Amino acid sequence: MYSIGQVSARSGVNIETIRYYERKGILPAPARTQSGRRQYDRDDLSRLRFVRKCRDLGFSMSDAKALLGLAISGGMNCGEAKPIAQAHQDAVVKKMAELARLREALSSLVDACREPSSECPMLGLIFEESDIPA
Amino acid sequence: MYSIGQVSARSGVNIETIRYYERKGILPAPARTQSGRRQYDRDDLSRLRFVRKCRDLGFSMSDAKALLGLAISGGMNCGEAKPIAQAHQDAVVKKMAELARLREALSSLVDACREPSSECPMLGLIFEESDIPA
DNA sequence: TGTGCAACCTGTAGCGGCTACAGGATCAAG
DNA sequence: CTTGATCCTGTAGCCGCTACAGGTTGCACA
Repeated sequence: MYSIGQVSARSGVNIETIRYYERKGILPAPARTQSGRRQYDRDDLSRLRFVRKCRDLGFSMSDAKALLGLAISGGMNCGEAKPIAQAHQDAVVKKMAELARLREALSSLVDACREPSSECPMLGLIFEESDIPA
Repeated sequence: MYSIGQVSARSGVNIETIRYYERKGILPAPARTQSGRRQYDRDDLSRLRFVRKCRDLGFSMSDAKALLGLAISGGMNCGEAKPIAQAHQDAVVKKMAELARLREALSSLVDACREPSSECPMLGLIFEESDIPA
């Protein structure tokens, strides 16, 4: 049996965040002591760690919730879990492409002001005229 | 002179977002008609486009505000603008590395359940025991 | 047995960067 | 003169936390 401070230390998840997960229904509410303090068992701790790992992998909270549900509900069914992971994987790849594009744009801007100039060419580039057809 | 709807169309920025920028002090408050409607001139429009471009480049609102300030305040000084852009560039590169790491982790998880299994190996991997030393 | 402090509790508000209303005023076309 | 588009303000919601305020408990030590 662990206090919230202990599961926090053992999972690496902030105390406030643990309570937040509980409020949001990501984690089931644990038992309570007579005085109302949360009491976690090994399973509670495992579930918290699972959610933490999902978040570290970049899954959304609702994905984490879904995956935890699948993991708990005996089946551990790839059929349901895999598409969630693949969709997330796709999103990550898309995001990377977006960032790569951005990095290129930024480096051409930064390169523009290689030599000192009275009018910063970088700012000029961002500021330049370009109408969206009215 | 443009109405907020017109600058929205010409800049590609949502009307609500334009008002939001004004509230947040990113953009100066434009003139008003007698009845209280916002009236934008060419400069207002240019500033809005500038902010939009900054956002498209992934700059934070406070960076956008700072860059706009530099662009407006005559100087167009690289000395101040460049470090902001470079810091952002660095952040983008870091983020990309993070995503690359994530993509690897995800693909090894997804690959784990290549062939059907009663216990989804992917979920198992996320669920595995691992104590943070108490 | 007292006391002091750490750890816990609930509830609320803030972050960034919007977006989406509600409920009203105003403008322009037919 | 009416209708409907556009505008106005103000407030609340989204995500995923984080940070309080203000109150109760638990536990160690004198």
